[in-house]
Amino acid sequence: MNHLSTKSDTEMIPEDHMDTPSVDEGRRGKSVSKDGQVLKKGPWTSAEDAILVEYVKEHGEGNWNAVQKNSGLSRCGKSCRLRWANHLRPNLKKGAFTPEEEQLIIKLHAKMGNKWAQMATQLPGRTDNEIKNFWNTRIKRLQRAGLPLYPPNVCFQASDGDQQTQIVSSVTQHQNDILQGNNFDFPDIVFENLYPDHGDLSYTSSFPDVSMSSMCHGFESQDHGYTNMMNNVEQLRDSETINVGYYGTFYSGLPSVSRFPFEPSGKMQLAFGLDYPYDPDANIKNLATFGGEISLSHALSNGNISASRPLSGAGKLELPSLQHAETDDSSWTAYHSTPHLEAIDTYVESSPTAVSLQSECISPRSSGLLEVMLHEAQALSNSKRHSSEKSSSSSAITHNEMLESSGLNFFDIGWEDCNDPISPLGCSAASIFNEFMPPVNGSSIHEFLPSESTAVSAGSLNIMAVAEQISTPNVEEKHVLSQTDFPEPEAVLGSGWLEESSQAGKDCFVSDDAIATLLDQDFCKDNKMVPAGASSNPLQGFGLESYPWNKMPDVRQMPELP
DNA sequence: AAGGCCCTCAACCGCCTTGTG
DNA sequence: ACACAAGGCGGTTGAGGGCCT
Repeated sequence: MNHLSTKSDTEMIPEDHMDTPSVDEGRRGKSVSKDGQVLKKGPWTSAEDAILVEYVKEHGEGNWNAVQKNSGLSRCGKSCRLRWANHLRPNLKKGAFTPEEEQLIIKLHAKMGNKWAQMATQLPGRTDNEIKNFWNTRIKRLQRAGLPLYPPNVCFQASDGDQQTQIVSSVTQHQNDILQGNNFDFPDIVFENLYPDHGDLSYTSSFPDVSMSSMCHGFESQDHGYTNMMNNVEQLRDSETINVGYYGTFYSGLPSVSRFPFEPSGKMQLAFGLDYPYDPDANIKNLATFGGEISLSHALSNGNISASRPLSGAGKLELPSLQHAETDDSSWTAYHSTPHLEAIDTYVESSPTAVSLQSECISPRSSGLLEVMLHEAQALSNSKRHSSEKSSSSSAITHNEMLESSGLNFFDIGWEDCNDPISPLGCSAASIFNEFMPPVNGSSIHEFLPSESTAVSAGSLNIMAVAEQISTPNVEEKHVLSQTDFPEPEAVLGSGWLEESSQAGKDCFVSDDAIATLLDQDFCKDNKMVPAGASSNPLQGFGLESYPWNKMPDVRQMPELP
């Protein structure tokens, strides 16, 4: 059958599509099937649609290659399947997404990342392609506007999908409570990453001794989007419009992530990447030392760092659930509020040894909530340390140990045993880490991670939102000093973050309790399954040795520790 | 009015997974 | 165990239209 024979066909098909190959033969021209039949590409005509519909009615879905053989449709099987799935199948919704759908997509993306097909199953009548296009469009739009991709009240947690970090939802008072509660365990990382708004960065010692400039350099060399970010940082520096140093505050509650010109997730990632607290081992002072074919993880790919390409060039970036699209100059400059550059400088210049987790080092004066929280947590940690029955297997005080002894371990999942970024959070952490790591041949992150001592709990990255509602901007402050019971949050966004972003949060998003609960529950539940057994190789502990960073299995699918 | 830019969407491509012989 | 085919999935591309200058 000649589907081009009808009037409608000739009207609809550009001449070059009909008779002559388009400039892009591959994409809009024709191809030849195995049996020598010329297969048409490009837009479908109504006649083709009719043929396909008729065929499916008669034979049902599946066996798409047979369509071309049996119906005379000059389309390859894949094309037929796609056409059917995206446009012809019954019950497809057409038109713009409803606000409800949009919110659901946002939430699903926070949980799943770029799992478009999975997301589509939650949106009856919608296709993965639609959702994907919607999301990509949204990313661009929000980025351009300097708005966060995810609601500020969204929290992050390790993803349930491959290495992606999840932003789950909500936040708030509950979060504040979490931060203050003594029943929960903070990922040590939380405090290690704290970055004061101003001045004293006494606790920045836990930061990797990687300077921003180094990072910048590394990325520049990779022609990485990060360069832009740094350029903008410079601009920001000049503009003096910066309020807070968020770099390195991710775990600490992300006080001001919202100030970043990108979505919170991106901010988070940025924060993660920049301050990823690894490196208790001062050996890693140069990003160049990190090697590996690191694929940006889902979690990080969106950061300011371009999500479009892997650092190594060998990996594939997956837009993280936390992801946000690559940041461009405009996004940075457009954003009215930016990270405190002084803080950045401090971070960059701070000596790795200068920082300790000791609460004494924390300077509550420096900046507000984060500091307060940090200080408090440290104190908590110290007090608990003495009573802790757990003993560290390492003589050196590691982050994990800190975590362990402090009782701040959120999930009590034995992250200490997984002293690498590959815990549920680890995945994210790794991702983040990767994000800023220069590509080095085929090594996985664990190859260059400081070993035992770097046990910064990957779990720390498992930041999970459990908050139920959006609080008022001041709620955090009101509650930050109070202690509330909190049911094992996986991670908590700092109240500071909440505070900083509260306004934005009010403007753009209201968390969904159901989603938050869902995410919270399943993630926490799953992560808690991880026994606290010791493992010399964290990766092994999770059975991740063989997982490329960009192919990390869902946390829940990770082999449990023995 | 014309050109450029941006956005949206449909479609293709390549890779991966799964099923089958 | 292996090879192959089919299908699924995510990323990317290009066309077309609208908006802006």
